[in-house]
Amino acid sequence: MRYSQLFGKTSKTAPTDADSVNAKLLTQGGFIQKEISGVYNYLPLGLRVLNKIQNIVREEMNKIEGQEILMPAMTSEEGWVTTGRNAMDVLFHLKGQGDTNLVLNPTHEEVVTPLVQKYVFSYRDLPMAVYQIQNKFRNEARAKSGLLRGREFNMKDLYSFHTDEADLDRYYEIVKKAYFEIYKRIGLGDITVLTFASGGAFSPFSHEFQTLNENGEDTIHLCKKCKVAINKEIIDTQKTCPECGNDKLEAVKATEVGNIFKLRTKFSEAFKFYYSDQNGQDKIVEMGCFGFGPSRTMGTIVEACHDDKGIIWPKSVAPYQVHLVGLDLFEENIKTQAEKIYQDLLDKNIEVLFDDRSDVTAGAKFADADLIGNPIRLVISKRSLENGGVEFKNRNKEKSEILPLDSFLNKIIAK
RNA sequence: CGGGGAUUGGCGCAAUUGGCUAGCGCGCAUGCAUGGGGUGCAUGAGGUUGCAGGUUCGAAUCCUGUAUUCCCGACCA
Repeated sequence: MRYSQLFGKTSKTAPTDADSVNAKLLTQGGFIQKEISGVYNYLPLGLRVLNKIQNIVREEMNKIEGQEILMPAMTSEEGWVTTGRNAMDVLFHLKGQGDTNLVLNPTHEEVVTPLVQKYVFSYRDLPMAVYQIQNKFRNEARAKSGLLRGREFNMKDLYSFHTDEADLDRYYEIVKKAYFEIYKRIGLGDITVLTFASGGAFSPFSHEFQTLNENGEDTIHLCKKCKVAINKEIIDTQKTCPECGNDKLEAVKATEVGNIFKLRTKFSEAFKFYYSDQNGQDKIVEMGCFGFGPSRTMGTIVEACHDDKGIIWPKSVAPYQVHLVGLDLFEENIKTQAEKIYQDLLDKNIEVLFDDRSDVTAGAKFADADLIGNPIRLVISKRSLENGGVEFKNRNKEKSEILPLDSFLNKIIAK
């Protein structure tokens, strides 16, 4: 992509109303633009990051036999009346044709349970799991902190269905592992911990995945040895590490980036979702629910990975792998060399953002590169050519090195 | 939902106690110079000061209402 053609601009100043680090940097970098409180437009750079996170999640869900579907964001209120959750205060209500009562779904148990019920009748159909990646709507009393708590936000929600509790327990552990793999792959593995939580109002058990960062809105109590924590809801009843019994837990700030539940029979009972067992007897279906927020995770990555100059994207979710800065482009021979490098990178399928602006000074281009935060910066200029090639620098390192023109591609692929 | 702040060109801000044609920086356009950490100079475009009422000879400024937005708290499947 040529920077000169990119939709979205960087800015020296952040809007007054963007106060959290992620809102500031993502807005200044041209990744997102606020539409209304808690609701954001994703510009090309931002959408690329979101897509990458979603695709990693998608791959891991597919590996554990999750089948991707897409349910409507807008449905009848009916299912919510059935479960009694239509009174939930974050639920958006709206009217359809003929004065029908509709809702914008904040989660999809009320939709997925009746849906799966239409196809699953027998123990032969179980276990099974479906998931979707879709925008949710919650009328939060107070949207805040950029992408960390929105009123419309992106979510992956996986729902699993089982013949009995033992099978639910089995699958729950599989999903837990998949989640750790996701956090590892998106670059948050070292700072994301399993956190024991209450099940909230609708489920007796749950675990959260909390990413440690100073600006996190949650306080969790961490066992440093096990890298496991308990959240503030249950700290009064559970004062020690659930895994090693350690009673010296440390209170730390974190952001919740995933939440997994054993729903058990809460929803299958509400919708009378039974299956026939081997003996032809009706049995209640056991359910699990596994949430992951790609948009919130995107904000969390920024909170955890930045410096005073801008964002430092982990390689796996960066909008582009290489930020190619062309300097002295008003000189024809340098422009030609820069264009060739750009083309070489494209030919090798290396994602590259090429700052091809000829009327912008070096400092401005470096500042933009640091703000946007792609992992590798390449500089081609009169100076770099005199030094024998292109200058290579990692976003998170101070030192740069010169790579010869005839071999720089191999080195970049190797890095 | 309770408490507090904010709202002035696209963005960030200013405008003595109410007083001339509402200024400045960034950005944008044009030109000249510059050319490795947001470069300099010049010229120019762009605003009925969130909205609706009210007070006044006169309102960005005071009053009432309302909208939006941010922060603290409560809430958070």
